[in-house]
Amino acid sequence: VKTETITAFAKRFNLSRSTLLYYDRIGLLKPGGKSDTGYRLYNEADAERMQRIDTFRKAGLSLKAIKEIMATNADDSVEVALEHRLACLNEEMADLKAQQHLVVQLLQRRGRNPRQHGVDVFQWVKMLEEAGMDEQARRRWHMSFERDAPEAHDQFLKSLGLSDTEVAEIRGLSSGDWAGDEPE
Amino acid sequence: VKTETITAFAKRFNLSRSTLLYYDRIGLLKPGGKSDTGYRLYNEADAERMQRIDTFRKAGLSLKAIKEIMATNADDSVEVALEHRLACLNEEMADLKAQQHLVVQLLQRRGRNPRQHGVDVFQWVKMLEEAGMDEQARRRWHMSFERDAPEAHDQFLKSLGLSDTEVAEIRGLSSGDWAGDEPE
DNA sequence: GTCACCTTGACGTTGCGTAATTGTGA
DNA sequence: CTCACAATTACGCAACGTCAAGGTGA
Repeated sequence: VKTETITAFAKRFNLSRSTLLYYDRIGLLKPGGKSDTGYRLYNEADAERMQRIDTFRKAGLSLKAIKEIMATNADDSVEVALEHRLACLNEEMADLKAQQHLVVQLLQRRGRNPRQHGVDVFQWVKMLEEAGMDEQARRRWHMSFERDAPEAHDQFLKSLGLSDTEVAEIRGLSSGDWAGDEPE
Repeated sequence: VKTETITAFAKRFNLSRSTLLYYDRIGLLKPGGKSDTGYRLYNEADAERMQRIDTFRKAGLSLKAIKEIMATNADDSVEVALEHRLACLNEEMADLKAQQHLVVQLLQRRGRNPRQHGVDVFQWVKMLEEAGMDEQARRRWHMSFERDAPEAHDQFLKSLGLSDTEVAEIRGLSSGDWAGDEPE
């Protein structure tokens, strides 16, 4: 049987070692076995259990609640469907959280550069890229910004010093590249 | 000037008294004034500050981070636009969280009724209603369930004992009322 | 023997909730 | 006088992070 030590297992699920130690302590996820020297060894069954735990965690359930669910559950098709649905919701939430994170980053940077009152488009794009946003992500950002809060979007773009026509383009009232690529 | 005591103020923002006490202690939101007997008195300026705090909190920021942002921020139009955007994102998140909550409730109830293996539509609808879901909400639920995970949706509905035609109707491949109202 | 890994504690952190004890005001 | 409010102080909680003091193995 294939087994992993705690740190390797943690990395697979993007968790920290101490998190797994904690889960072991509270009895949420005990490793399948231990080496003769006391090292925790996690197997594939543990991985599956961990996967489900992860889903529930992302849904905001407490560890205690998760423990209870996992204890009483014989997984028939209803559970499977619901858990699938839950996983989808979690993905959508992750998307939104990423956007939130971005907005917050922008606000924080503004706070830390109080003297820089007039920022231009290029600086903003640079900041967005540093924050891990590529062009496609920027397009999506503008689309949902426009959908949710068109006038705030307009105000925001104008505050960057863009002309009315440029603003209109970005807001989707026209088409074509913007953001400094092929300014033609 | 209009002022409120702590509990009244807390209710307006759906917070607990102790939360406000805590915010005062850490210097995040000090009341505008105090009565001669030491009662905290909150005014409209406090309310506006609280509103912003709430927005940032819903975005998942730590109280410390919020404090820093609010300290350095002179609010020009960029901040206003970004904060507006943030508020929108928070609303969307709240929607998704409500859905998550629902799914979780359903899973938990299943866990607590392990003997009830075959549940029918009526029981489900009853459970959904107990969870605070009206018919309109149920429609929305099915629409997004179908959009995100059509085959899980199908599986789920069939597991409730619905016929293929009924399933098709609910999934939007047809139209009309379902869920037991006016069964013809 | 070195070094990166593992072990079990114990204590620190955040954002409050709760309980105890006491003062205020209609 | 009573009763719902206010105050402060203090301890408790989840879900970890972190640090200490030591074993393990390539």
